[in-house]
Amino acid sequence: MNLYPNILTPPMDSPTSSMMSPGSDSRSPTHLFTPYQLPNPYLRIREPPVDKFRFRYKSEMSGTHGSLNGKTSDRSRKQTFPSVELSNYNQPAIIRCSLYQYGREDMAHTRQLHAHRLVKKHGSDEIDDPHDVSVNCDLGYIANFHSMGIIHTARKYIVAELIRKMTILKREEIARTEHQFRSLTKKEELEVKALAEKESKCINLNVVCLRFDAYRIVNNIYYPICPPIYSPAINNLKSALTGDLRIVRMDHCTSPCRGGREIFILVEKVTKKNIKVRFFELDDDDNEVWEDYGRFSDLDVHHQYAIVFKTPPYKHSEIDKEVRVFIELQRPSDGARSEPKDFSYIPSEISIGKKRTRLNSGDYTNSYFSIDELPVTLNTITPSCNKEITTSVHNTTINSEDLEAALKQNNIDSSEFDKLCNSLIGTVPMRELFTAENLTTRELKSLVFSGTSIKHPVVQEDGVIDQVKSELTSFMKTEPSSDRICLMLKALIQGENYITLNKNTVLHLLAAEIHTEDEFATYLLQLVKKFEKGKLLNVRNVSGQTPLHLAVEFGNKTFVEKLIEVQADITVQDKHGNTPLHMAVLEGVPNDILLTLISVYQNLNIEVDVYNYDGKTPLHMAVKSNNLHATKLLINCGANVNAIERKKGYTPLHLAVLGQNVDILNYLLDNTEAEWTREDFAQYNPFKLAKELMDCHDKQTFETYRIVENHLSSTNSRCEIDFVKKYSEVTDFSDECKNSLSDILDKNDTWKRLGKSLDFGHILHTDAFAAVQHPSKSLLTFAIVNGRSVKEIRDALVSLNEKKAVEIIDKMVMQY
DNA sequence: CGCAGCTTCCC
DNA sequence: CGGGAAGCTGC
Repeated sequence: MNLYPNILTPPMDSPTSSMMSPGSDSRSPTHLFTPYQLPNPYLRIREPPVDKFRFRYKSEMSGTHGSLNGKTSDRSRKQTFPSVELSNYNQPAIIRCSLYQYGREDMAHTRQLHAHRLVKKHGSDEIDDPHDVSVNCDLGYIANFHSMGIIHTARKYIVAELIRKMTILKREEIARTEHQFRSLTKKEELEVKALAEKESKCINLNVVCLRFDAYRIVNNIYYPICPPIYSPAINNLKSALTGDLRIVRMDHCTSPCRGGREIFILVEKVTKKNIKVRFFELDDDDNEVWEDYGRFSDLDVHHQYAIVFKTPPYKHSEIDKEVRVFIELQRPSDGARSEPKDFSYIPSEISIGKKRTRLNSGDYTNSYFSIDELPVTLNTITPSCNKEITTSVHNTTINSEDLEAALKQNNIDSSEFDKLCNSLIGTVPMRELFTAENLTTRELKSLVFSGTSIKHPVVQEDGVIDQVKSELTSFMKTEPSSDRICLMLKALIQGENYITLNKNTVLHLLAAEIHTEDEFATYLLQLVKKFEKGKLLNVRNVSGQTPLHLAVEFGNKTFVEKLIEVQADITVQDKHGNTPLHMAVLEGVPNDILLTLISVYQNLNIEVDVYNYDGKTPLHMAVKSNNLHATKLLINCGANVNAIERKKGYTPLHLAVLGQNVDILNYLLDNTEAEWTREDFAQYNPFKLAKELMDCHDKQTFETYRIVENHLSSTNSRCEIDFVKKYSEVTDFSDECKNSLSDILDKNDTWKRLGKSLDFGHILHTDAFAAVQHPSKSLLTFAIVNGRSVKEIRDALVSLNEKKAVEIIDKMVMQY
């Protein structure tokens, strides 16, 4: 069997694999120096550098500015650094890290020096690249490059910097070929200078990469052991050419499917000639099935921070339901993209018109009624009783006996329905029903919605309800067949003469009434349910609202219940994408209406997190309207407490902070899984938002901030407790941990300082420690045996400021 | 001059 | 430290 299955070639996923073709690099006379018959040595990146980093100018380098971390570095727990490993080699060597220009992967061997400086902090001084790290059998063949920063060389110094770097390399090259050290000749200097000047013209100052070399040193001369390898690109975080693309905010998150909607988006720094707004759609398997671009010109990009564009048309010019797509920024120069945001295409028209057209031209109109002539057309239903009905049609004040008779006569076979009719007739005198004061809908509306700004269609004809009532009553007296009832219902609900200007049907009008017409409403709804299978219950008005929307909006609890009882569709979205549930959480709507709706959601197991066209779920709206009760109900019903609102990426917590809704804020923080770490599109978490909004003179904002902060600190202290608890469970170091610690503590007699700190000063001089190869390992074992806890040893290292060692121990404990 | 990009400065 | 912005420079 092959003992080195993966060693001859580095893993294929390694970004450096293209460098490894054997013998491809004539500059590395590997064969001359290979001491044993080992497979070819090679370098491998264990941890690439982060791909985005802020390059600092020299003038910015005073004080500490974070170092170039490894890609998997985590701010809070584990900091990592760029790291490489030399394999198939067993002699002392050095691994070098220097700064190079980034270029195409397949052209890596042609990459040139970069004019920026890779500086490493060592105490107070900065050391320029190249950085050499010694490796050997004892130390292992891994080199970590920490505390490095990238200094952005100012334009005017670029040539000088290149010359400086090139000269160093040239001298090493001379030593290698001539086996002696000497300065450059005048001619060589000129060559270097010419090269530097040529290079300086085409360097991309906002992208660099790290190059790693492995050398063996003979008589101070560096001989490459293997071909160099390069890290992936490191982009300058501060540049508009390479910086993060981000959509921070948008004023709309939907567009009609025909496109052309003007949208303003705020973005992180972009350059006008180098930015696109891309829309795309993914299918269920994440395959892209459509894309198009927002339409705008240079003039529409405002100061690098805002773009005004028109949406492209969706691939279909007509859609019958919302289509979810994504919107993102795209930078042509390097293909970079922003994080995509949710966006929706919505049908261009409310489909009510379509339905009615079909009905009007369809079966019943031609064969039975002519819509134009209604209500007169009723006459044609039963030619035999034309006269009778006609008279009652024009007389809207039917007496209760008429209705009573109609109700009695209708031959509905469902016993339940009969029961309903009987109870209706039995419990409420019909006389009362009809002689009751004729409250107008307008009066009722003002009664219920005094002071609220909810917009709703104004009913144009108060008489419609009465009219329908009388039509229906008379009609039912004729003992019509089921078919005919069905047609009659269609006519009364969708016929043009019974629809107001805003396309409200009689059901909409009933929804807007309160406490009047209860019995008639029940009767009508049951008829529709029974004979029409409920289809007419969900007819939409000009705003796309169903009767249920209106009943909810008007706080008409009984009608909501009636509609639900006859199984009206509660998922219909109006033209703003609002479901009745969205309306139910608004201020002024009685809580029990919401409760009624929610119980339906629960029974039918329907998703409550529906987004309206404003990009909000009912929960967002509940929080926004400071409705604690609704917030609780929705969350209990399974609403996602961390759902993101689509225009600015706010979670319910953000919204609570923003509205200073203290009760909701407390509730979300204390009783739900709402996460304060969630960031909005502008990368503000709710805490940061609260801090930003805080004004010491404003009690409200201050209180809001205090709540979030208190919650945070109590969570943190809880973390601290967890931390201590975790430590109490770990009684010894793992071998792996000991090895890592020994790499650090064996050096510079650090282990001695640790020993002293642990009160073992008296025995530090004995051979027990000093004579062994890894004194710190012995010390650690000794310390544990002598009753020191892992935590005590860790804390001792904290006081010695051995951050790396502390980190290693923390990591071990956390993984325990 | 005005805009963008570059550099420095500041908290 | 990261973010913001002022001031400078070249087009």
